[in-house]
Amino acid sequence: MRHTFMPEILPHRDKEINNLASVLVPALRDETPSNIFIYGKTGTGKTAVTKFVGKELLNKGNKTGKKVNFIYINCEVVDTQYRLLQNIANHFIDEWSERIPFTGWPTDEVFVKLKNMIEKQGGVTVIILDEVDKLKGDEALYNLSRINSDLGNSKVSIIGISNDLKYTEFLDPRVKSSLGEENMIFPPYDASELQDILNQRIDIALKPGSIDEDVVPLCSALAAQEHGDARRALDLLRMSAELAERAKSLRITKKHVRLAQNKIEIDRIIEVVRTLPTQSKLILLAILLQEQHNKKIGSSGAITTGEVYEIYKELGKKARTDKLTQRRVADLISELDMLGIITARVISKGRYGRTRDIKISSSTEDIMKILHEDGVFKELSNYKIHGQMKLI
DNA sequence: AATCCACAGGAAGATTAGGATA
DNA sequence: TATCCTAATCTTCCTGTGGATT
Repeated sequence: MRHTFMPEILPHRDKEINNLASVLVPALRDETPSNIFIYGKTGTGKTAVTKFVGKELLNKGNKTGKKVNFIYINCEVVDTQYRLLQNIANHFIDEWSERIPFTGWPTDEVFVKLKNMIEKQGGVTVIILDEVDKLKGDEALYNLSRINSDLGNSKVSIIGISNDLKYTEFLDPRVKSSLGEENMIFPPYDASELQDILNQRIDIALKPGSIDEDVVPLCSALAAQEHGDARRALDLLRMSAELAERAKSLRITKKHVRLAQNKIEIDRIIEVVRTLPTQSKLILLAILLQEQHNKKIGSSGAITTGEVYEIYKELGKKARTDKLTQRRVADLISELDMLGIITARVISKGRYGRTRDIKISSSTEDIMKILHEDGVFKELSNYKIHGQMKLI
């Protein structure tokens, strides 16, 4: 039930599969397929469709005796030009060629080596660059896109995948024109399409009758609200199943879905908090302390930027970290807001100014626990807000 | 209607981190 | 390895503002 699982059939993506296939088939006739750019939000099946078509292409190629190479690279993992070239080159490793070391060679030498390798292989090489927008610098793309002009008996075609529609706008125009020969946009799934996808997986993964009939529509509806993300729908369903199993219940019910949704959200927040930079953590801690303090004296939970900044300064002194200006802290606070850890909306208190009204948007204790994992916070753990807070 | 608080949030310049380049 | 570049971070200085109070 994981989204990485590749089913035999991809529901509701026939059109995309056919489109992509028709762009790539020239490979089987020894012609160069166009370079393609694929756009679409997360969980719209971009990766699944490309891998699927790639597999088909390999099969067809083997049957007809045509040489087709298919290289999949995720640019989030491989994000520099050097490592990208190295990765591609190492796909062609055989007993005659030497392996390219992961450091040491000048980039252009790797490039030349790669060209030779591709040339020796012959046939058509399709390179998939998943999440190209994560790739640093567009020189790598530029080099790759003009590789064809230096090749004789072999062809290279590049498929770029991105979930950022505006990605190409900031690209070198030369790269833009050569890579964007074909464009494809993957629309989000709607609720009923998501249902089909879920049902397909359920048939494989679950025993019949172990799920309430209103669970799938609920999962689909929730995921459809989030721009039709199939990955999210699957995660939700899987988490529901796990929770149901853990609770020793015989069937998956709506209750489990609600729990799962909650758990996914908390997991997300925990992950975000854990990877926050130190300054943001300090600010978050300041907010948490103020909230706890407010609760103790029983005042209404409104926290202002100024209060947070005061506590933040104190914390910074104790932890001996350098402190930021209030202007910067205000920006970091709105960042925390965007990440969904806190809600900070602007209110006006009339004569008493205009500020943000800051609230924690999930469990205080959970976040506190994560913050204490950070070494800097050890000595702050018993910090108390001393007096002088306005008691209304 | 005028005032004025306590910030919001824009602009521009300075600093810094890290990768690119020689 | 040294230095050059660029993007991100941060500061300084600033103007703007919703609405309770006067």
